[in-house]
Amino acid sequence: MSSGRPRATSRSTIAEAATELFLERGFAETTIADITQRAGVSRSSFFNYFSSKSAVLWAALDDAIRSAVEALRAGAAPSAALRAAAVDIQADSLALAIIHGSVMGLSDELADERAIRTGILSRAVSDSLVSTGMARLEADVHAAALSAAVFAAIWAWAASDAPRPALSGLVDRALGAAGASR
Amino acid sequence: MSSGRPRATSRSTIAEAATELFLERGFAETTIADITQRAGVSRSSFFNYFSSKSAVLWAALDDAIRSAVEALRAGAAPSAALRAAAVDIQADSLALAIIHGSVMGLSDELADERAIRTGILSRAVSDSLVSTGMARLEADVHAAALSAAVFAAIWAWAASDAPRPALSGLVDRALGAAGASR
DNA sequence: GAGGTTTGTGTACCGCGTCCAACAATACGC
DNA sequence: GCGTATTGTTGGACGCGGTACACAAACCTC
Repeated sequence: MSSGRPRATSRSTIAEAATELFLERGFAETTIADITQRAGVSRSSFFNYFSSKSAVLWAALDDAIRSAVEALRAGAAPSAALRAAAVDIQADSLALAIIHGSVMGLSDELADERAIRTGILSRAVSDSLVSTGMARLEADVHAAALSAAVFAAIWAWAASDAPRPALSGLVDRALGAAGASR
Repeated sequence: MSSGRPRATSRSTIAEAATELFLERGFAETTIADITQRAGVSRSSFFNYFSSKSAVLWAALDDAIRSAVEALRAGAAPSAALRAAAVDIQADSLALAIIHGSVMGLSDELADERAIRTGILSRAVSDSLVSTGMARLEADVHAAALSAAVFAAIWAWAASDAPRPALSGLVDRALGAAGASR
């Protein structure tokens, strides 16, 4: 219960400084030292709040993925868990990164990180399907389709023009396209 | 025609030294300096042959992916291009890495790199599908299923016991599972 | 105040990957 | 045979990401 030293800085302070710099000069051209300097904290403190530079952009989505993976392990239905994960994203800095991906010089980086997250989600879904008796080979394929649907919907949403369509509608469409293979 | 100093070392020399060390002490615990030392070349030379440490393991697969992407850009049918890519893998060091993944301490690393390659392939397939008139959202989903099928087949093949089933059969099965969503 | 707990910071370190300026070994024109 | 262009090899320096750790600062409870 004993609370030690109070936090002198917040996670969001660092995140905002980082996002500013990413937009100003690009992701690769921004060093962690730059970020902490602008945020007014030491470089060490950065790693108290984020595990890596790219984690700044992906923090919110990674949280959503983590809880989706836990739900799947707990026996939740894949489509429901994925739907829930998608709506947790919406208005955070990732959307900004996707939209301004070219500005940040992130095109390749972004695609790789997206693929990694798709893979994480996909493995959990595949495990879930295998636990219901499906063979690993088929489970991997279906899981990939379902997981990719989530990201396809998010990307389509972020890429669409100003009055954005509802993300949930896109997720349904994408899961529908994947579900045709169920 | 081609003048200049002849190569004093070969790509495969470095690759073999690297693979040995990965198996002996694990991927993360092997430095590039270790590899080049065992191979008897300078650290600089490593980068004349491989762009990164992980590239050693993925060289063969990356070649296959590259040619598949080119074929897709040239208008090849996705399923044909993917089938061709899969058979190019079979007996190279990647299979070794998959099989001995736990020995190399690669489980996480391997999953991430697999996901990245799936993503690369998937984007090319998606572009191909879009060029035939499919909407990006659905194209992304179907492309993910098709691309994941290739890797699911390769992994199933590498994971199966000594008298391995034909990879082509597994690829057909996996593409079939994905194709149900076409 | 003393002792424990949590956060912040400075510093040192390692490894990857880049860059570049030398140097070595060959083929070619003459 | 002799320069010369070309290509391969090497060493060194550097920047950056990420880890480890010791220590200081701020708060709590007793």
